[in-house]
Amino acid sequence: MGGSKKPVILWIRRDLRLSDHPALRAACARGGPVIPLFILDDLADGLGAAPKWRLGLGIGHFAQVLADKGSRLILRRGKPLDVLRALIDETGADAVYWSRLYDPDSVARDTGIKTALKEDGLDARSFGGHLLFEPWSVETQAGEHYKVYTPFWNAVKTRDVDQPLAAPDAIPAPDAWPDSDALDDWGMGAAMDRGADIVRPHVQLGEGAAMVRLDHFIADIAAGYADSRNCPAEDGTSNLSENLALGEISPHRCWHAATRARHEGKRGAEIWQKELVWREFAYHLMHHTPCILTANWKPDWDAFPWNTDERLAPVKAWKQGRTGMPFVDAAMREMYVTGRMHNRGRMIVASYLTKHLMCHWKIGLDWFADCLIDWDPANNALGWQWSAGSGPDATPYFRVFNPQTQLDRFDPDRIYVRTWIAEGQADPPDTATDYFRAIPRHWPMRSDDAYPDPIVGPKEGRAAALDAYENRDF
DNA sequence: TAGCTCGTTGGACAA
DNA sequence: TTTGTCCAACGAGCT
Repeated sequence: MGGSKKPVILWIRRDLRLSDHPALRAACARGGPVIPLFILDDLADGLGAAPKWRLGLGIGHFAQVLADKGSRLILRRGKPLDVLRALIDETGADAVYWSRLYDPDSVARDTGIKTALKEDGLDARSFGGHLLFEPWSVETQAGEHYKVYTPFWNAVKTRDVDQPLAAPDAIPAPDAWPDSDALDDWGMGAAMDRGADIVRPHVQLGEGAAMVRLDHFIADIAAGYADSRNCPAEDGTSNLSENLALGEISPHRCWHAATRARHEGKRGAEIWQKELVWREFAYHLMHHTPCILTANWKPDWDAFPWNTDERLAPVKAWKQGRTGMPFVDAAMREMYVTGRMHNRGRMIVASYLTKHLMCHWKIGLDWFADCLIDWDPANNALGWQWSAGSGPDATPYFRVFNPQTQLDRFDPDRIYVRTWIAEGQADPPDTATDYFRAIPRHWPMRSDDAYPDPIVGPKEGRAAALDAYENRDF
């Protein structure tokens, strides 16, 4: 081959893994030194509190993984193009490789950088890896993008998915490493305040942990996933969302593990593949209609009289997990203590905020973006718009989750509720009391308070929401 | 092409 | 207690 001996900069963003990493493979294949680089730019700096903190943990861990391989993760802060050009000057690199992102801000940034670097005469290249299918590679027979999930699923389910690539045997190092910032100086966890110590034990950090979890899920959980995934008190989901969000595991690896499980007769594995494809669908929509992040995907909904005032008492109660609806409050507290929330909880709290409380889905979207360590721009936006009814699907307006009925159905023994709500329990578990250690001091709650009465009852809320939907003038 | 079918995750009520 | 039916109607996507 006789590849170039000049260094290549591997610009790391949301791809904190060594295996199944096409950009890394290509960088190593050049034959010259590889300089992994993470840049703290405005986009990373502007993340919500929990995702930014989790990103910091992921970077720190990945830096250690690289160090164990005889490589390093160089940390720099600033405008990415300036940082890259400076590093190119310092190292003599003649190439910059990275894994593609798909949110509009990242796309705008990356296309500008690619153009500029190419004008500089560099080999600037982006690679896949974050998704199973590039968003532009899936289209209807009419050449349009998909707007409904099931046809999207039918269009991709039998496609060949690339087998995951092995991690490189070695990552060629330069003779001398360029300077790096110290991660601690970046203060990635500054906004987490006192919650970080509570959330930390719940974090599943890094590629190794994600692989172990995937194996466990496939071996012991996938077969019963069709039912187990609905019960928030059970360990019945893949639990890989935070790792997928940061690229600590690749969707390809997940897909093929599930395919093998299907061949072993594990029925639930296909249902999980459908969930992976929901993630794909969310990215597909974000690519083709980036407005999904900020505006009603169905513009008709612009006329709907959402409450938009975050200072309203019901919004505070929702955020603080004291609406008086146990399922809603348990889920919100789970998010505050673990940085994640069971999917059924997400549907219920979203339905409750947007329908019972008639609050704009953006309030919920922003709060999730601040609290979730598995935050993902595409999934978060699609989930909220789907729940609110403004999004791309056929959710009828009368589909309002009743948090009481849902509780009876999916947490009949109240295990989930008791796990997260301390009030009223003589001897509450640590999970429930941890909540009161994690929340800001000014929140008006104590674990020995009485559990609050419902701020809006399940029936009244449903009736009010349906009334507003029926009387909507659009 | 015009028609046909279907739509992740639900609730209420009647039988 | 469980099961079936209705709750709008539109538009996406296929045939």
